Amino acid sequence: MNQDTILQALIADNLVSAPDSARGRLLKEAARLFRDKGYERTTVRDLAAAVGIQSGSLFHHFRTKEAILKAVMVETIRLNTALMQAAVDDADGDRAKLRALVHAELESINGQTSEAMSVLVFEWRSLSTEAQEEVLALRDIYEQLWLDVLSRLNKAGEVAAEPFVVRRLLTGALSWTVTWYRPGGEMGLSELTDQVMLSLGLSN
Amino acid sequence: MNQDTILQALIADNLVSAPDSARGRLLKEAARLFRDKGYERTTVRDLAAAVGIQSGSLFHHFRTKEAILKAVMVETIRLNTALMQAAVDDADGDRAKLRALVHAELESINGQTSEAMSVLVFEWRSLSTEAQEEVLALRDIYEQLWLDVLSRLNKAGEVAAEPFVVRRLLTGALSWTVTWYRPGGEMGLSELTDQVMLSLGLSN
DNA sequence: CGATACCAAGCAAGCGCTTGGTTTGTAAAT
DNA sequence: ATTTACAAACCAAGCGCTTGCTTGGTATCG
Repeated sequence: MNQDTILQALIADNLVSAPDSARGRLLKEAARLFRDKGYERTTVRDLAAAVGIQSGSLFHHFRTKEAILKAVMVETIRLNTALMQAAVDDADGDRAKLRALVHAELESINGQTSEAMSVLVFEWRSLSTEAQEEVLALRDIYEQLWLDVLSRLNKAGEVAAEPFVVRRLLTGALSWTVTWYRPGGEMGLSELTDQVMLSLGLSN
Repeated sequence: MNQDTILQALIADNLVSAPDSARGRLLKEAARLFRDKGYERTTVRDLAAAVGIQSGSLFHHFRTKEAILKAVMVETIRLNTALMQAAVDDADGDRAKLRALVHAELESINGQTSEAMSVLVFEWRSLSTEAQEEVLALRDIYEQLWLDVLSRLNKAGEVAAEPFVVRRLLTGALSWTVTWYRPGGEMGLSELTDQVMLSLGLSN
C-alpha cells in the first residue's frame, strides 16, 4: 500500500479532509501558520487571510479557533497511524519493522505533513484539557505498534533498554529532527534513518 | 565542584540572579507560568500576581514582557553550561564523560531548573529573531562539550553514528523526558541515565 | 427555494504597557 | 540622634489596540 492509496481511503471514510476541499486547504494553511508563528500568535484574521476569506467566515466552518487546532491534530494522527500500520505490515523481521517505523515517522515529521506534525509536538499545551484527552486516546493505537516491535527486539537481545523507555526517547529524538534536519540537503531521509538505527547500536 | 558552589559563583559574577532576590523570584515564577500556560497565555498580570505586585510594577524590573522570557533563558543556559562543564571535568574516560553529560542534562531538565528548561525548549519561537540569535550564541560552548566527547567515542568505535547527529538526537530524546518522566517515581535519574546509555548500545 | 458559503461591521473583553504619584530603604549631613 | 536627600520599588488608574467571535444580511448553486 503506497501513501497516496492510504490517504484516499481515509478521505473516503471521512476521517481526513481532502487537500483540495475548503476545509482541507484551511487546515493545511492553519498547520503552516501554527508552526511558523505558534497557535496563540496566529490570529483568526491571519487564518482567514491565508485562504482568502473574511475572519468572521471562518466560524461557518469551525465553531472556535481551538476547533481548528484540534482538527489539525486529529487528522494528522489518523493519517500517521495508517501510515505506520502500513510500514510495519510491509516490513519483514523486527529489525526491518523498526527501521520502517523510524523511516515512516521521519517522513511524517519532515515530509508533507511536516507542519502539522510540528504543531502536534509544540502546540500541545494550547489545547484545552478535554481536547487533549480526546487526541491522546487516538495516539494509543500507534504507540502500540512501536511497543510490540521493541518488545520483541528486547527479548531477542537486540535492544538492551526497556521498550517503553526506548520508544519515548525515540519520540523525542525523532520529533526534534524538525528543528534541525532539512530534507533535500546532504543527508537524505534514508541516511538519517540509518543514523538513528546506528545510534541505537543496530546496523542494517 | 558541587552544584551549589557553581550556582554561588555565577551569582557572585552577576551572571544569574540569586533565587531570593526580587528579580530571582520573578524569574522563577515566570518560568513556572511559562511552562504551565505557555508564554503567550501568561499575562503580565499573571506574572505580577505570582510575586504579589501590580502589573505595572513589573516594568520597573524589565523593559518588556519578552525581556523576562529572555532572562529566563539566558540565566538557564549560563547555569547549565557551568554544570555540564563541571560534569565533564569530574568524569574519567569518554564513556564516563558521556554518561556524566547525560546525567547532568537529565538533572537540569527534570530537577530544580526543570521549569526553565521546558521554557527553553517549548517557548523558543516566542522570542524575537534578534533575541534568538543572542541566546543561540550562548549555547555553542555547551554544545561543543558534547561534540568533543562524542567525536572521541566515535573514533574509538564505541558510537557508530555521526557525532553531530547523535548529539541532536540526544537533545530531542533528553528534552522530551520532561513530558513523561517523573522524578521521585519508580525510575531514578541514574536508572534513566542507564537506560539512555543502553539505548545507545553502551553498557556501563 | 432552501441550504451553503460568504461579507461587512462591530462588540466586549483582554492585552502589553504608560503615567503620575506615593512609599520604603539607605546613607550622608546636621 | 535626628533630619535631609534621593533613588529604588511600588500602586492606582487607564490608554490604545488587538483579540476571538457575533450579527444580520447577501450571493451562489443544485
